[in-house]
Amino acid sequence: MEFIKQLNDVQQAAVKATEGPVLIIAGAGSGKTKVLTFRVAYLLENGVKPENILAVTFTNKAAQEMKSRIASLTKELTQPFIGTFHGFAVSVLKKNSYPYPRFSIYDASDQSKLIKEALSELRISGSEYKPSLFKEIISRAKNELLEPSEYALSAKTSFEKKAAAQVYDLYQKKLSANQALDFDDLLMRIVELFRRNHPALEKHQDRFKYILVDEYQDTNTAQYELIRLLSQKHKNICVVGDIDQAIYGWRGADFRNILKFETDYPETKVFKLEQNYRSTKNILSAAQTIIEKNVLRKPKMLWTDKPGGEKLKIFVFEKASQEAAFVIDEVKRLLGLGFNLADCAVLYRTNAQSRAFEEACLGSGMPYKVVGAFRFYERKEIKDVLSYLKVIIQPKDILAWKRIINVPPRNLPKLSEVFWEKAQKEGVSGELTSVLKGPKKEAFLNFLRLVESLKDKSFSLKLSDLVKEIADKTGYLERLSGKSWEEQERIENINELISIAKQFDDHKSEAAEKFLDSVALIQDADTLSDDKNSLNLMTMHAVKGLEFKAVFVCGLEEGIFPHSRADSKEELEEERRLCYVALTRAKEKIYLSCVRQRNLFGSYNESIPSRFLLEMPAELVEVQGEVWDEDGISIQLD
DNA sequence: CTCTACAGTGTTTTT
DNA sequence: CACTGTAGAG
Ligand SMILES: Nc1ncnc2c1ncn2[C@@H]1O[C@H](COP(=O)(O)OP(=O)(O)OP(=O)(O)O)[C@@H](O)[C@H]1O
Repeated sequence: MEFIKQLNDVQQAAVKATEGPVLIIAGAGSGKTKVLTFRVAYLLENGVKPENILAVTFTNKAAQEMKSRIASLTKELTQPFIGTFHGFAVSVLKKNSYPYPRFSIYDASDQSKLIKEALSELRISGSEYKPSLFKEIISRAKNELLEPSEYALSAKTSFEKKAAAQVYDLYQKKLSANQALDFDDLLMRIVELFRRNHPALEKHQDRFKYILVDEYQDTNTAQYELIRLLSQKHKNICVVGDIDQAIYGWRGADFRNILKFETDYPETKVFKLEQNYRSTKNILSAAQTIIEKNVLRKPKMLWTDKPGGEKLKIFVFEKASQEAAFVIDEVKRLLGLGFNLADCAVLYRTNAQSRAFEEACLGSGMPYKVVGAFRFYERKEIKDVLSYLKVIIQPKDILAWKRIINVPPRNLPKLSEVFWEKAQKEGVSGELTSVLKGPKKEAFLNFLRLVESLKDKSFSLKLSDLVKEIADKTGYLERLSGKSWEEQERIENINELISIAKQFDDHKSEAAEKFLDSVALIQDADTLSDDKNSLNLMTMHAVKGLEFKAVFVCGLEEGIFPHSRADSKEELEEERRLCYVALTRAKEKIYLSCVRQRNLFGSYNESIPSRFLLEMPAELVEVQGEVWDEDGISIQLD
């Protein structure tokens, strides 16, 4: 138990307070995650069984890191359940065969398809009301644990809301017809399971006697309720968070959950960590200056005994390409000073901004990785191949059937609604030929035979071989055998998929299902490179929880950051918290940059510097170039 | 039936 | 500009 000496007094006390509810609130870089990790190790060393511990992290990546730290701290060989809310939900739901023994997990594009179907069936014009709008409304309702009927009760005020209630209802029916759950359902159903089935709840309460939750300020109602239910009996619940770092309000997270904690559990022990171990004094003061302008917060103490350090550097450029070129040059200079590429991070508000940096990297031979960009599993060829796997293990998934029935083309385009309705009701089988005409009958039977033969093989082949078989026997690879650079890349992607599938080869009959589930739960942050030799480019959201020696915060212009769509007071406060998060990632160096002309949509827009830039106290920053206002007049910071 | 070309449309952040 | 969806040619 020597390891605990690495912690300061308050941190140690927080680790040792293993029984009863514990709330750890603290600013950035004060060791919250570290305390949580040590707490798990401490529990294990004190004889708590691994299976009695549940630790919830914000990303899979953070879970991995926590697992490996714990492994190095304890002798215990089996790991507790450490994962995200969604990962936990999938594992519990599958074990309980709830709501179905097997279910597909639908991603954003699957959701859009179902919503579009619902819209056209309800004769709601998709051009007047955008599918994405309904997707957001439905997601919000689910995060609030509102079933369609409950949502309908509260949605009588406007035409839009009434329409949304109808769409939600139909969408949900479609999901269940496909025996599928969307992301939000994962949380909603696990709460439903525990509310309906007391023995199941009690079993899990007794199993997970010790519960720990990181980044608690960013939990939504469903997650909050899940934790409340699970911890009700033993009340050994430890949550850590920082309301100044709440940046997912737009997704239904509510930082009031952490403020409520003490009233929810009156016997709560509160620990406040006030020493920051990450950043220099200058960085910390700059971050404080920004966050102190928020009204919706509780002031917190945060200090460091690190040196003042360098001033933050502000750079002003004409165009984004120059901003990017500068950043890459500066990174190269840092390499000369002994920095690793992995010590640097380039942060921006919107994904679209990554482009300029990618081009600059490519142009100067700088290895880089865009965190969360073009997600591998969202590529067409990957989704196609995976859909074959889906219909094999979950034949009720009509959306998957629709995706592949004519991919590659086999004379079965745009089948009638009657066909799909019948398929939905009675399942996909030879019976369906009764609603097909002429040559399509034969084409369809051939297709069915193909899927059947793949299904037969799924029992004997290893998963990776099955995936390979799919790519071959369906003619998918053959079709791609072309010469274009693009097709070449697709072939490589499929091969990549085959090699990823290898990791599941030893799961035997469950391999395909496990594989599909894990694919569905992959997050942007998981693509963060471990590679010491590439520069990480990412959004300020994706950087949550990480730290780097040098951080470049780019695109500090009004309209970009804070974003133009954030206009309410609350949203602006969230932008400000995002800025606080970005700044507090840095250990030593911060570069802030903005450009005068931002190209949005292909045309140039004049921009003015972000308020966050202008608020920087003059004594903490060094300005290179002129900071101007909307009339082009240069202004002084104060 | 399939593919391509173009028009129209829309850009926050993501589990 | 980049993505989607549709109309017409092949
Ligand atoms: N007692 C300590 N002594 C030395 N270093 C510490 C101590 N506690 C934490 N640290 C270091 O401080 C840094 C920040 O820790 P950690 O990531 O756990 O903080 P956090 O509060 O979770 O941060 P954030 O909320 O900003 O993500 C890490 O590098 C960690 O190793």
